[in-house]
Amino acid sequence: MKESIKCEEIGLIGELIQGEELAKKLYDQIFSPSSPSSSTSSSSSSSTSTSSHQVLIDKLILSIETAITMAKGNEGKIKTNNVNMMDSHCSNGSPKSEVQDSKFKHKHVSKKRKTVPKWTEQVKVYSGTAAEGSVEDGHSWRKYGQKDILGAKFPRGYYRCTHRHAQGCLATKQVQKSDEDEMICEITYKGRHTCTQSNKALPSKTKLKFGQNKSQLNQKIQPQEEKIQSPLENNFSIDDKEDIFQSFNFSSPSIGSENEDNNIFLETMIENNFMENEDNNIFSDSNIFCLSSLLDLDSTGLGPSESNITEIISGPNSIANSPMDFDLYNDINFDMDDFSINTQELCY
DNA sequence: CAAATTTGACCTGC
DNA sequence: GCAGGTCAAATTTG
Repeated sequence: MKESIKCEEIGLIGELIQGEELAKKLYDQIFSPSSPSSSTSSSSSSSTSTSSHQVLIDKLILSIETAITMAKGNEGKIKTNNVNMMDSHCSNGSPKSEVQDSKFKHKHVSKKRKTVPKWTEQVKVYSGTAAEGSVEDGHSWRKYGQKDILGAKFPRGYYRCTHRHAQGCLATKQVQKSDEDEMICEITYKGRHTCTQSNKALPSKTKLKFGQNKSQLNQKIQPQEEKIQSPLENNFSIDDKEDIFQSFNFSSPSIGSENEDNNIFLETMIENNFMENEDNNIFSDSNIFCLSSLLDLDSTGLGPSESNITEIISGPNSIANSPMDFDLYNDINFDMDDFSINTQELCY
């Protein structure tokens, strides 16, 4: 409970900071004669600066409104959390005290897991071993479950990072063979690896045996595989607002060529400060940045060029690969109802 | 024998 | 109530 309140506070503070920054910007634009926006073209400066002032003011108002909304939301949330805790404990009359308790704790935390980044890929395996689905993505995975999915020919396999316990790596993935084409596996990744496993070492292959008879497992596994780009709508799961967070496009070259450390840093930052804060709708659906480089599976920084695997993570609006100006997105964000954080901060 | 997989049961959200 | 996701004991594998 404390944590969620803390998250609310963080979001609120972020919102207020954003408001402050916007106010400063506005101040600069109005009162600073050397402002780049007004000094470049004298003929159009007046209308341009006026419109930019308008934008800034809009942002400022929105920011303040969001902060107010969040502050209001806090009151109810604290109460709600109390009730939830009570309900969860009291309604559970199971005698399995210890196991239940630990499970309960776990499940309670798992609510937050919904907020981890999630993206989907389709992997085509040419070798004819799609049966095993030996999908190599540079990480070792341990299968923890398999489930028949309604309407799907093949069961879905559930995998988590082998280093989950050792290093607390919470990355998971779900692998499911496509109904239409057995050669295609749809892989949904959730969370990013925080383990220190290196790609340089040969990754242990995930052997996916869903819906296959064992004789097929003796087939020679060839690593040849190709990630194919599916239509954007299909390739990118937009199940919840947090998904969109992947689509942040950090135009900064230094970030664009991120290494593992920075990725982890960002993810940690995201998870600690933003992602958990579900109710604030931070980074709402319409925020169309791209984090593709940060979510690159090749987290060692070797890059996709090292392999034949091309990471394809596309935002809903195809902006992922667009070199468009970051500020444009930033402006767009402020048109959104639930925007609550200054994304420019992330850019720096 | 340790690690990985299988699989039925359990939990949660819709 | 159902479907999807996870757990964990049993089993298999190296």
